[in-house]
Amino acid sequence: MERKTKVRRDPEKVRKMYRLLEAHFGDLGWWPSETPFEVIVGAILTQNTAWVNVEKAIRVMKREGLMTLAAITGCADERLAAAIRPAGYHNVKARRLKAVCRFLQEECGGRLSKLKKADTAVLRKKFLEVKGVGPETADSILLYALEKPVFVVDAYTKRIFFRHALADEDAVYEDLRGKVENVFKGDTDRFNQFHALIVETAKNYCRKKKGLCGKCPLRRV
DNA sequence: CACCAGGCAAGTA
DNA sequence: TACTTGCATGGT
Repeated sequence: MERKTKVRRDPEKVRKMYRLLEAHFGDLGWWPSETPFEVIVGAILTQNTAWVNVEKAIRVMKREGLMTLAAITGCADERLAAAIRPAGYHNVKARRLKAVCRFLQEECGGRLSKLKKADTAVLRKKFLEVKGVGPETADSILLYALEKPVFVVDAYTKRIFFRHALADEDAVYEDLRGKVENVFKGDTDRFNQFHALIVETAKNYCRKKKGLCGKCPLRRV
């Protein structure tokens, strides 16, 4: 009974969080990349890795002429790994980049505009079959590279939602994804902004060490 | 100098 | 199914 009342108010709470964060940060214009292909590369490189290190790896890849599908698939594992070294896990991520590129090649001949027309749920399943693409990476690609209406859940989302009593401690990826997608049904721009706002909030106010919650835009939610 | 970062796969019980 | 471990560099 107590619980049911709370759950009914959750969507309202989520909308409020969105309003407060957008008022505080404005339009963040994610994903920070020049092309959809670069978004996909970044989505792999940022796995459990600080974005600042991903930027270094991306700069090296561009300098070495490796920021294309053909260059990545045609390049030796060791060379690709060396280029992305600053992003950490370089050996596994080199394999993962190649796996995604192989998938893109066979799925649409590397023409991402063609992928945008595919059914979202079907495409999501296919991405998840690629080794190295889990739920968050798949949804990041769908949303930020292909403009599909899905919400990206990450460690920050879980932390913030738990702290604001919008999720149990053991909530799973799909629980949170469904929760947000039901609030902003089909609204790609909202999903885009909201995930970006959450990451920005966590980086500035909810990082494990920093005790800045007193200044967090969400402090009175 | 520990701890953490826009995860995921593979192995074990 | 539910846990655990390996992967690795660089910032704070």
